[in-house]
Amino acid sequence: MKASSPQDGPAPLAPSAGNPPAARRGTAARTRALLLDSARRRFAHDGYAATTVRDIADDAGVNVALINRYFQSKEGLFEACLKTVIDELVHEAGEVADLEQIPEIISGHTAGVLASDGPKDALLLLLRSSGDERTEKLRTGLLRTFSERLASAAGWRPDAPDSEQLLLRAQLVLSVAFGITVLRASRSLEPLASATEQDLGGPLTDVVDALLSGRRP
Amino acid sequence: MKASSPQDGPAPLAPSAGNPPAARRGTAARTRALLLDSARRRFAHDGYAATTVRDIADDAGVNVALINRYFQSKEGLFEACLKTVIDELVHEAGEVADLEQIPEIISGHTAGVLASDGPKDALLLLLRSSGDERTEKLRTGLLRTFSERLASAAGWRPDAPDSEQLLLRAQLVLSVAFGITVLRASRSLEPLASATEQDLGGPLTDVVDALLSGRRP
Amino acid sequence: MKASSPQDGPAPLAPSAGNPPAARRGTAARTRALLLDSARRRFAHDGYAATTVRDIADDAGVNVALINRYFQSKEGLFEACLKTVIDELVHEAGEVADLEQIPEIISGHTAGVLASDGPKDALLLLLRSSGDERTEKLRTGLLRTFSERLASAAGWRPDAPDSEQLLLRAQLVLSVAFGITVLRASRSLEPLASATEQDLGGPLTDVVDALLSGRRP
Amino acid sequence: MKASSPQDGPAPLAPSAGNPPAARRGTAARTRALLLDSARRRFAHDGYAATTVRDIADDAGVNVALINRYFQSKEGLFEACLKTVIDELVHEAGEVADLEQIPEIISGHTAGVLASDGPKDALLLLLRSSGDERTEKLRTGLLRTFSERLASAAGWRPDAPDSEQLLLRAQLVLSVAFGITVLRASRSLEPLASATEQDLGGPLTDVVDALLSGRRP
DNA sequence: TATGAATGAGAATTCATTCAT
DNA sequence: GATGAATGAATTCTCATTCAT
Repeated sequence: MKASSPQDGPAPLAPSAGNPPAARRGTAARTRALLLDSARRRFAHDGYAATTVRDIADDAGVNVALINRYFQSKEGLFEACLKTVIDELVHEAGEVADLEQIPEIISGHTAGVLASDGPKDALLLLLRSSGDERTEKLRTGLLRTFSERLASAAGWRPDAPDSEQLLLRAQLVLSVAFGITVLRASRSLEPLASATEQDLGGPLTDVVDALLSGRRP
Repeated sequence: MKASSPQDGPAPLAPSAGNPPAARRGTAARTRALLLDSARRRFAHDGYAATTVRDIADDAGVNVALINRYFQSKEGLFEACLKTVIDELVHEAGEVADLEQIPEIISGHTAGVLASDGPKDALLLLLRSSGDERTEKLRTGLLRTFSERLASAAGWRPDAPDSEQLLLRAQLVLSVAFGITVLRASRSLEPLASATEQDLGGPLTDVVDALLSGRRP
Repeated sequence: MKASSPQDGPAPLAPSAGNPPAARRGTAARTRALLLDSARRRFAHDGYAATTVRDIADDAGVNVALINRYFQSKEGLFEACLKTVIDELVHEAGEVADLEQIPEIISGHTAGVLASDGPKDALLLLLRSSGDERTEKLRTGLLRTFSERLASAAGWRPDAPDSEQLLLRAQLVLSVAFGITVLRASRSLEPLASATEQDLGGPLTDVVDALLSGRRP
Repeated sequence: MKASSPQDGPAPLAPSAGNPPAARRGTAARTRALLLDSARRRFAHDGYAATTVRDIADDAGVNVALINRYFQSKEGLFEACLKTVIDELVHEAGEVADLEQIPEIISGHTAGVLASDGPKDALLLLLRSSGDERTEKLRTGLLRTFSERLASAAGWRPDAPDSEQLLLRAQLVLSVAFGITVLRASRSLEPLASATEQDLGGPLTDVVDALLSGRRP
């Protein structure tokens, strides 16, 4: 169905081929983490349906059955990935205090979509759906939180008269972030595909200003 | 996997089971079109891997085997959908002459992502991948064309000194369009989910101006 | 897990090894019947959990996937078997008018448990459980009907004073039938294992008399 | 497959997780017994194939691996259960000296099939098969012994002229016992399901008389 | 042209068993 | 003695595809 490519780039956690068979006691947490990591990559890049639990287990270098042991099901594993990502992003959202930080955050998240040095595919994973309702709610909850946070940084208050409009604008800022994410995910559209954080900084600042600063003509 | 509902809306000449051979004359094109239409919807909304050829055939009200007859394979059907969409968009891109048209085009395409009155899911389908290389190239080709067209409307010339920067900015405009598309696809993030073309007009104009007008501070 | 023995004895419906690949149109009913027949045998003899859908399909000489096509699931196939058996027995119960017929009916059903000439494993199948509630209810319903029918033949009326006692006695008659069935199922306890209907007739008449005739000392 | 409930009732000395090595002395026999007990219940009620070694271990409150340690395999554990049951029954059979004792013995064994106060599921377990030949032989051996014992109480001698007929009649007595057992196992057929030993006494005496007393018309 | 029937490959999941503490 | 961890084989089910009518 699809090329089951081996990890591209140095996988920080994956056991290198010639590893000792691994100790048997107290390794559960590590195995779990290994699986979570591989799953996150696969799900983000290939989508839920196109990803095979065997792909994930192979990437992680462990037996498939362990996915069910630690996460009950493929769906459970996906949910665990989503929660991880959401935790990261909620934490990050909490720190946003100021409009000026936003471009940086966006470029930080979008510039690394396909990088292998650590999980930078958070936004991409957020766009992947398993069709399950529970995960759908988790996702929507985060998006709501996140857009309100952005709007807040621009002075938004839930009960203000133009509340809706400002929130919509904040969601357009989010849109830019996700748009860049999906376009970069295909690796092939230059110059966007290999733009650095610096390259993106200027244009993103313009966009955020245009949408949220209130200094509109 | 999910309820495979028959077409809701009047199926224009869905071939009734006992069609006399005489009536079958010239129905091929129609059948092909029916399949193409259902496929486009399914692929766009559910993604390639999560869509079943049976879903598509049922939606179209025809026999599954006809998919292979007319399109060789699921992959072939997907490619056909993609080509249809690309043709539409290339045509549309050809008409863009002026920066001012852009917001309208974007809102037109994004406002109707989930509407049922005709195929407005062009952008969404463009983001769906089957993992096949051929379709990957088709997609990238279109994106390139499209972003160059946008850039041109802003005065871009391939050999100008700031050529790359302007193209990048055009691609960020594209990003907004795709970003809105994916966020709206989940139907649940208000107010974006139910924003009308009018609602989007203002903010989008701001963004396009900010990215492409050259009137930057 | 267990020897997947080919059908023992001439299988009335199974396609003999060298059959023509079978016509493709209008054969659904036959295939369904083939599966139902094999399933009934397997489920009755090996039990639900120990039977593999592959065993069944192989016995029937058809592809495994057809089980899901025609019966949705292994469970569905089991339920279909159970219903078949219940229909047969309910019909038969309807004909019981007289205490004297009972020994014959019992010996008829128990003498052939392992015979290959047609499905005589009805009682055995009735004892097999899949753990599903729906089938559990079907089974209990039949047992109730059947024991009331037997009791009726002995003059039972739901509202009589000794109603319960007579019903209990009727259920003990049923018990004999099922007891013989399970003991014969292991094929190895002589002389019971190869007793003929004639051999069983006398003793069964004694039992039925003792339990139901009212000519008790 | 089904809720694997921990022991209900006080687990006599279930080894607490952090048992000091010193306390482990001599616990082997106890652990073995715990497993044997849980296994017997599970196998009897759910059947061999439907029972999971994990179910058993959980019921017993010990680690699954111990099953293989003490009994080599699931099959081995089953055989051990069977042997236990056979020992009990052989012992009991030895005591039968008189026809009049038989009804009581049967009602004693069948009335308690599903009781939780000690292992009264002996007959039920005897009907469960693992498909293994060895256990099959154990089972048949016991049934033979048992039916000969019953017959003996009725004056049976191996070389008498009507030897076969009397043995057959004894096996029908056995059939009643097993029949009641299987019908009661499903708990749902009233009044049989909740009949007491007293309730069964009368009818069983009639049956045994009818089959074995020789006072036949 | 169209369709019902059949197929084989592959998917997720379960389970008995073994290994290393 | 006991346990947590890991494994590989098997099982049910799904799905794209092909055949024969």
